[in-house]
Amino acid sequence: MTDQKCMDCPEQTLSNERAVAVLVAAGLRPTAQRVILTCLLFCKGTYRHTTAEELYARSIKAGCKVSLATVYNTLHSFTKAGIIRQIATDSTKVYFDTNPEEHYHFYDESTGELINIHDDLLKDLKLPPLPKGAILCSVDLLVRIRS
Amino acid sequence: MTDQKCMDCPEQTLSNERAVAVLVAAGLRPTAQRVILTCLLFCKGTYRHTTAEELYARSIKAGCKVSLATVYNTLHSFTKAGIIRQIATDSTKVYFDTNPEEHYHFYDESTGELINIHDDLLKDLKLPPLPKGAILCSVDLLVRIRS
DNA sequence: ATACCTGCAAAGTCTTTGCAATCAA
DNA sequence: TTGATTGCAAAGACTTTGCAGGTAT
Repeated sequence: MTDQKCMDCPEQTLSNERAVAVLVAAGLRPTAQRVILTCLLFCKGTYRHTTAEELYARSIKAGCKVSLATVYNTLHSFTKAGIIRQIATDSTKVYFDTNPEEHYHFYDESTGELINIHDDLLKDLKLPPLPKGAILCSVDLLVRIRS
Repeated sequence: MTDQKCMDCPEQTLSNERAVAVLVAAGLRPTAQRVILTCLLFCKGTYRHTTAEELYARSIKAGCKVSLATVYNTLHSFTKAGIIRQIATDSTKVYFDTNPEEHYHFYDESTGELINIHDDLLKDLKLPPLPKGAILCSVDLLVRIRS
């Protein structure tokens, strides 16, 4: 793996070493590009929601060479591996969330902004019976607002 | 308004007259195209969820002349007027729901199919405080399944 | 008469694909 | 070595736009 430093995380919250560990634990080859994107995605406290274009822009800004196609590939691999999640909005863009455990969002229809909801809102929710033969994947809640 | 009959509703659940009434009530001009699309959209018991392409295909199949651009325009006008709703999924396509009152869905990740949930699941849900200055639009619930 | 609506085709936005070169195991 | 991954550019899928002509009020 070529060593390339992520320059975008002010606090470098996620070291390259830890990024590699995250990838290996998820069964993903720790290539240079994936390590960079992992650092960018999991920088603590920022960038919890992202799109392919936005992540690409950040990687360029951070001085890291990654192609847009690879960003798309990577986001899908990461999603498949379960370390990030796709978020349902009705934008034509696909949003990803770096917190695979937290599925509830405010969605600002005026700006397209996504804001996390930390409350455990769905704790007591009783789901109806699933369609025949179906497996439950997850439950998404989107609270639409306007600002 | 040119008179053009919708041939796609086996039971013609929504007559042209009623479609006109729906449109007028919503403050929309009852043009021929809008009447046709209204009939197709609100045919009872079928096609509760649709996309622009799918609605376009149905209108062609029904022998009605509507352009794809008009289908897009119309879906947006109807959404703005509140007689249909956009549904949040993470597909790149935009889905619309002809029931503006019912926001809960199963979303089959394998097939992209949307299935209504009729239970009043969110009756007792307590929302967290909205971000400052924000207005609540609606609450969407998406139960992701795989078949 | 006037403002709104429609259709067409072109353009735009976002995403995927094909394939040769490169890389990790 | 070998299969996975990357980058590039081209293609693809979906949606929007500009504008001339048509339509409802």
